[in-house]
Amino acid sequence: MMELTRKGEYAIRGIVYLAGKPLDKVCLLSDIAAAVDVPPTFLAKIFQQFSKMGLVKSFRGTGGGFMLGRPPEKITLLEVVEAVEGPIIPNRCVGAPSDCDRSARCNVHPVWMRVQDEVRGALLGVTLKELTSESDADN
Amino acid sequence: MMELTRKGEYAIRGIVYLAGKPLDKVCLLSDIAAAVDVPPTFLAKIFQQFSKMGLVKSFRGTGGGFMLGRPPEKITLLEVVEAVEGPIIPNRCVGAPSDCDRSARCNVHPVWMRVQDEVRGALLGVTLKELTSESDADN
DNA sequence: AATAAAAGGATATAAAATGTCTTATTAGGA
DNA sequence: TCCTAATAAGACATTTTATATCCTTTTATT
Repeated sequence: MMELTRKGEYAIRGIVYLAGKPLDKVCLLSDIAAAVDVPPTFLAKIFQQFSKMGLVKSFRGTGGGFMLGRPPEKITLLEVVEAVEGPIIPNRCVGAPSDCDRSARCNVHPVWMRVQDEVRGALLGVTLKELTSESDADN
Repeated sequence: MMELTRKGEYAIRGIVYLAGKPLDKVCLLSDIAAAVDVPPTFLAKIFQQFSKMGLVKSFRGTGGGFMLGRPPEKITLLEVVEAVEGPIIPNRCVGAPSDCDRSARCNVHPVWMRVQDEVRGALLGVTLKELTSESDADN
């Protein structure tokens, strides 16, 4: 239960790799994919989602590629995960109240709300900067 | 991401219903299923798992059915969820270290460990007693 | 013996995860 | 302007997981 999918795992690997590069460095998708050991076509989809969310900027054509949309200390792990996995919803009743007419009288509901808060909090507290290997060696 | 399955949802509904009954009351599966609005055949599988874990006791034949294996204040939501969903694993690297040879040098790993802890903690802190509607009205 | 219930196993269907492939679109350089 | 390099977008394929249902077996009661 509650497992990150491959997509989420790959997403983190890919963007953390990018976060380890100079901010203005444009990286080829194929290079990123090779470096973090992810199928390039799959990673392409993921980076397209990142691009839409503004987490990365993309450039087409010769000399194109991807760069981080914001400095790594301004991007949280929560954003990255939610960009590709959607919102953190431990149970249907959280998020779509209509799904669960029990919400009002259901004692379990607040527990899931709490779980959601805890998870979001844990991911919100981590930025890409802290996830690059440089940051804990040098910094 | 991180969503409880129907099985988990049904499991909670079913055992919370049982927890609302007198401890020695033997309930028919078909009655429980009807009361909590779950397909009886599906709930049967769930209660078989509960039975193996000792969360409920089962009795076959005429007058048979299910009763809670322990007093409701001695059963946590975590046990119930894990009985049917398996352990809480936010990412593969948590749980099976061999799956992720990165664990040692991966900065994300401790984040998932933390998430696991938070979620387990939130569910461990809730007992079936608190989840029955009686308990917050009378108690 | 007949009946009532859960236990266990096999099977069916639908949805989600995990990719791949093909065709656009956009930008740069010769 | 044409060719090439790169991402964008959409359709498709395969595998796994979720969500059940059905049938047979076992166990207990009357």
